[in-house]
Order: sequence, then structure tokens, then C-alpha cells
Amino acid sequence: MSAKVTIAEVAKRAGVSTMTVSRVLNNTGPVKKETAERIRAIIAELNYQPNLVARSLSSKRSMMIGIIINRVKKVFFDNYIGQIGSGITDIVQERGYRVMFFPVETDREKTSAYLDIVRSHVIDGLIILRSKTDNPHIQMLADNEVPFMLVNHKKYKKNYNFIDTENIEGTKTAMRHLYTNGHRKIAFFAGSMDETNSIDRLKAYHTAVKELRLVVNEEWVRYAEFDKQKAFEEAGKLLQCTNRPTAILASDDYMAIGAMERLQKEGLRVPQDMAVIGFDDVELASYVKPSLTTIRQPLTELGRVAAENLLNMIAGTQKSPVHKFLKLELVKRNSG
Amino acid sequence: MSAKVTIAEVAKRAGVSTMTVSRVLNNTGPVKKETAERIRAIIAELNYQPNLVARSLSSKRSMMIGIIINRVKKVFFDNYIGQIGSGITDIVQERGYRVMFFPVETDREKTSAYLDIVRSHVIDGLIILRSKTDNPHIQMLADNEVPFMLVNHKKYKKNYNFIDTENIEGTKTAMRHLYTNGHRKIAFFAGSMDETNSIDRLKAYHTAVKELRLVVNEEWVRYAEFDKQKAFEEAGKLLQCTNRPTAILASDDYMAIGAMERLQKEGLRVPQDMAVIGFDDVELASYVKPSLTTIRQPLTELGRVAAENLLNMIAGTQKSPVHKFLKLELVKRNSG
DNA sequence: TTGAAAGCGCTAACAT
DNA sequence: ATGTTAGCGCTTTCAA
Repeated sequence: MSAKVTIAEVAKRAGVSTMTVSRVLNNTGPVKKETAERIRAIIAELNYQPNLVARSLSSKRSMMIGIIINRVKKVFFDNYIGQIGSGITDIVQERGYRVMFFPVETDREKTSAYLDIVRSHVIDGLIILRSKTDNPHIQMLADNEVPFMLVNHKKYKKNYNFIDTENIEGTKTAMRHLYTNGHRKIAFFAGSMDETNSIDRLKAYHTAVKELRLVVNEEWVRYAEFDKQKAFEEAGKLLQCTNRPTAILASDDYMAIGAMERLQKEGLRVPQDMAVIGFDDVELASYVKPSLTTIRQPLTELGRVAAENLLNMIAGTQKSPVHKFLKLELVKRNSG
Repeated sequence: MSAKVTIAEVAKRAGVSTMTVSRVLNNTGPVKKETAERIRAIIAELNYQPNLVARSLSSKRSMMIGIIINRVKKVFFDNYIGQIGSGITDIVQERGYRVMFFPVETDREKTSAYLDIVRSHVIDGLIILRSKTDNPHIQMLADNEVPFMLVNHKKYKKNYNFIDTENIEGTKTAMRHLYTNGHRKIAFFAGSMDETNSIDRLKAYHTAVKELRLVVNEEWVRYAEFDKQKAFEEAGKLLQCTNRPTAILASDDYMAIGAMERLQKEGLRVPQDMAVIGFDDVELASYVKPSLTTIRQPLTELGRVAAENLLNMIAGTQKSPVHKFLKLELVKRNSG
């Protein structure tokens, strides 16, 4: 890499110490106007750029925010992440930070996984999307007092910060909607049971079943791990039940869509023969036929709020713990 | 951040110098077996993790690969990026590197934009998706001898490396397909004209028009900048033409879908009244109604090849320039 | 308003 | 097989 200009070089040419240059660079401490201008001119002339790594090592801050994405699916950047990531990025950049997205494989062995990038000050704070409940890294982050925010995850611990949605209420809303439409036998497609969202939604399903005095059938609860293909398969099994439900509520849109595909493949009409409702409102939801009725999560907003709180915690203007919930909204379309 | 264990601490406890610990850490140079084991035990006991930033500063490598995503759309992580990113990530992790995704705003002012992260050794190499032709940063990377690969971009310069697809052939294939289906009046929706892909596809459209001796009409070429909404609007204008085409070839799927939505909104049937063909084969393409016929780009493979070549260049086993093209494939569905 | 010294935590290069 | 020295490029701290 040619022509590496360092702060020392700039200082030398300006006839000042590196500290003065540093002050100009960071707007820290007083510098005489003319000196500052001279230095700025030289910086421009030499096209000098501070070495971020050296700066991080020395100052222990990087002005970077990391976004951890649990890489479970093959194509992990889906519209769910796209919407949340967009919200985060907006806020973070507004406040002069940069964002970096880290896909990480969920191996429970490498305990270091992403503690090291924070400890090393590669990034100043972390936003973690849809963490697993048994993720050991989170506790390490907390123990190390690393600023972090969990998105779409819930854990009431005083050094855990999260922003989640009102899953219980949302699930009930969906159930009541189906009930109103005449459904009394409702199946539920659960996501990964190691995510609090899944757990909450499943629990709420059971509660709603009781509250609405619905028929209960264990076979109607299918586990598909937020995976479209798995939902496709589980829907097949569901159709084998002697006592067939008339509606499906799925824990996310991708599962709803997978299930719907299977139903249609087997010749059923949606929603006439079986209604289907999803969760999230990803881009695909409005494109499938019939378009998907779903419980909309305000994903972009989720990202924005997470970013705001994280940055405030880093700045020290917000104290831990942050435990927030955003509202959900039923989006009525044509699938149920 | 509590209990910061450094290499010095490990060395002290092991009764050796930091260099010996460093050697154990990096498998560099010889260390007596027992010493190594003792050191490893202490590392485990103290839960020591090397400081990545200090390591980067000293060694000038970070074992990280950056992926630059031009942030033009609001939700920038779409399925196009998802597929490419997935391919990249697979290869990069296989080879012991990590990946980080950087969304960057396309402001031409900040010339530093992403040169600084490489110069600073935050990352060892860069993959850039769909760069603009007038992107000044690329030349800076080249001038600074930064290892980089452009994906879905073409530029024959000896210090530019790219992996692209055979856009010309692909476009012609699509045109011939429409021709075979009886179409003689074919419209074209061009993407952003500051991307080589768009330029190539538009050029190929014109060539095909000539080769197939088709009717020519300037109004049939619409510019929609890879934007679904813009395509929606342009399709409206297209319908105003006195001499209306019978088919649309779009430079990417999102535009094709936007156009299709408008046609359907105006009461036209696709493909009977107007055929529509896209480019890419993103996830949405198979979900829209009618499902989208498209020229499939091997997106995941594109990512894999980009990553392989980049890592080889970093390792010194691959020389610049790398100029590669992957084949395209017509995916026949129901829209044309 | 400016500078000098020290050090962030690690590894390269050269000893031994 | 191991250690010493120096330094990566910056900022912190203290002094002037």
C-alpha cells in the first residue's frame, strides 16, 4: 500500500506536534485558528486519513456499531433483517457512527464468538437480532459490561437490554380475528423453541385457545423452526390429522407461506378450505397468492429504537436496563 | 470492561516472554511441546482472547473481509444481496476469515468512504457489489494496491478485478425467447445507467433488436434505475404509447415486478396482453402472479467465485487482474 | 495554545 | 526453542 501518510508526517510538515494535529482531527482541545487551518490544508494536500485501528487501540473507541446476525438459514439476509437493518443504519449513521453486519454461525463451542470484537474495540456496541435463549455469549457481554441491545428477544435481567414486540397480545389478536371469522379449530406453527419470541407466541396461542374455549388438539401444534421448507412438510402432516383444523396461525411469514404452498399443492383453497395467518409482514407477504394476512411487526422501527438506545447507552445518557416492547398490528389481506 | 487479560499477563504467569505466547497463539515458529501446553492451559484458565485491534496494528492483517453494499434503496438488504452474501460468507469462513458487511451511502464527496478501513487494516480485502461506474473510490483502492473484487461490474483495467455475468448473451437469450413466442414489439426497462450491467443489457437489447429485425421505437426504452416503484410509473407511461409493445424485458426482477403490477392494475393480462421478463431470479420472482420468467444470475456462485479469488489474491496465489464472467440461464415461468 | 512522554497490546526482526 | 528490542499510529496525561 503506497504512500502511507501518518499523523507524524502531517505534524512534521505543519511544524507542530502530533498532538496538535490530533486535536484538529478530533475537535478536542483548543488550537489556534491559523494553526488549525494550516494543518487542515496539509491534511487535504496529503490526503491523510487517520488509521482507524491505531485510533481504536489508543482511544478504546471505534465509532463502529456491530450487528450480529445469527446465521441459520442459507440465505440469511432476508427481508426481515433488511427492514431492521435499515432502521438501525439510519440512526447509527445519523449519529456519526458506522455499522458493520456480522453473520455468525451458531456454534456454542466458540465462546469467544463475538466477545472478542468488542473487547478489542473493533466496535463500540452490539445489536443482536433474534438471539437464542441459550446463547452463552450474551451473558459474557453482560459480564464484560459491553453495551448491547437484543432485538426481538426478551429477557428480564438487569444488565440485559432488549427491544421486543408485544407477542402475546399480537398472537391473541390473530386468534380473535380467526375466531371472528368463524374458526374454532386453529392450528399453530411454532418457530425455533430456543427463541423467546417463539415461546411467547406459542404460550399465547394456548392461552387464547382457552380464553376462546376452542377445541384443543395436540397434533395441531407443529414445530417448523422459522423455516419455510419445514413448514411445508409440517403442513403435509397436519393434513393427515383425522380432525383437521380450519385455520393455521404461523409464528412468522415464511412458515405461513411454506404451509400455504403445501395446502395449495394438496388442492386446498386458501382461505376457504383453510385460512392462514403469518407474523412479521415481510415483503413477500403481500406478493404470495392469496396475499398473506399477518401480524405486522414494526421492523424498521424496532431497528431504530434499538440503535437509539444503544448509542445512548454508549454515550452514557441512557442507563441499563432497557426493556421495551413495541405494538403489533393486524394486517388483513386475503389468506385468512 | 472487567478483567482485561493481555498477552503480557499470560506470559508472566507462564514464566515466558510474550513472543512465546504469541507463537503458540498463531502457530508460528517452534515452541517446546510442554511450554505450549502450559501456555494453552493458562490461556484457557484466564479466558484470554487476543486483542484483534492490537494485532491488526502490529501485523497489518485482520483476517476480515469487507463487503461493501451501495445503499441506494431504503431496505438495502434484499434477496439479491442475500444470495451473493451467502456465497461469499461460505467461502470466507471456510478459509478462516470473517466477513463484515458495510452499507455505504453513495456520496461522492467523502472520498475516504471505504479506503480508510482497508488502509487501517480493519479488513484485508474488499468485495464491492454493483459499484457505480463513476465510483472514485475504486480507483483509489487500485492505486493503493488494496485487494478488491467487483461483483456484477465490469471494467477492463489491469488492476481492477471483477466477476460479472454474460449480460450481453443473457439479454439476447431473453429477446430470442420473446421472439420465438411471437413478439415483434419489445420494450426494455433499463436499470441505473451508471452501472455497467445496465449499460451492457441495454446495448444488447439494441443489438438484438437489429439482429431480429424488430420494430424500433424510442418510447419503448424506459429508465427505471432498478427501482420497483419507478418501473411501476414507467410502465404507466409505456401504456400511453400509440404504438404499444407486446412485451417487456426488464434489467432486473424488481423492475419487472413493478411493471407487471402496473399492467395488471390497468387491466392488462400478463402474459396474454403483455409479456414480462426479468433479470436475476430473486426469491420474489417465483412468488408473483404470474410467476416471473427471468434470466437467472447465479448469485450465490457469483459470491463464491468473488470470495475465492479475493482470498487467493490476498494469499498471493492469484495475480491481478481477475476478469471473469459466469453464464446466465433462462428460467421459463408464466409471465412471458 | 502547544508539546513531551508514555503507552494501548500485539508481532516482526533479529538475537541468543 | 526462546527472548529482546523496537515499533505499528494514534491518543492520554501531564506539563509548560
